[in-house]
Amino acid sequence: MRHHRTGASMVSNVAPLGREFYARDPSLVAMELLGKIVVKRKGSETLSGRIVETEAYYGDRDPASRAYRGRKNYNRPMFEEPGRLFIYMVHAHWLLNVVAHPEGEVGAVLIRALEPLEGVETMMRNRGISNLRNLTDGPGKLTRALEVTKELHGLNITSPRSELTVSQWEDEHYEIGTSHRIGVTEDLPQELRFFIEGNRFVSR
DNA sequence: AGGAAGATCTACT
DNA sequence: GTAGATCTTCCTA
Repeated sequence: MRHHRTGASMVSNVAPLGREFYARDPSLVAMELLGKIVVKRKGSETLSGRIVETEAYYGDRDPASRAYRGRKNYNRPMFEEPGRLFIYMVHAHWLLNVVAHPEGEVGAVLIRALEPLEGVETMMRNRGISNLRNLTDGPGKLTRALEVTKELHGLNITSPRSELTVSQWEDEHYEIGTSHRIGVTEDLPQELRFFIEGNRFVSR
């Protein structure tokens, strides 16, 4: 069953997930981020979507991780406090990650796809398309739609006043699918990609 | 300076 | 669905 539409007031009143949520194993955080909503505020306008696909990344034991070759200026958030944004560019697209790891460890979760909720018209304008289906079904597409750029790098998303937050939404029943991470040349043995089974906004 | 990169778009079969 | 061109940073030399 599809979710029903919600008003902006409902969404924006939900408290963001706290630091404890992110201070755990990246794969657990990646799995539990499914079904949560990303809310981006810009002035009076709200752009939001429900997370339907994620990937977990670790530190120096993960060859696909941006933190694999040690601490650099651009990957610094991965080594620091959980619950902050880690944003970097690949092939001319900004990718949205949330720092997630237990105390003293290194890791992050890549948000790979959203189901659009609020501000659909603005998101379509940002993307230059009119097809809902392709609006946010990929990591580079959703950042373009939500106007997420390097400006938000390092942002603390556990504060309700933050320009971008992640919050609990309705409890819905869904099956979680897993697979190996996409586009990764040297992957770990575990499957670290998570998605809501059957959701049409999962990337292909 | 040069190249790789956790992707996307378009144009096909 | 798959193939090839192309997008812009940051890293490494």
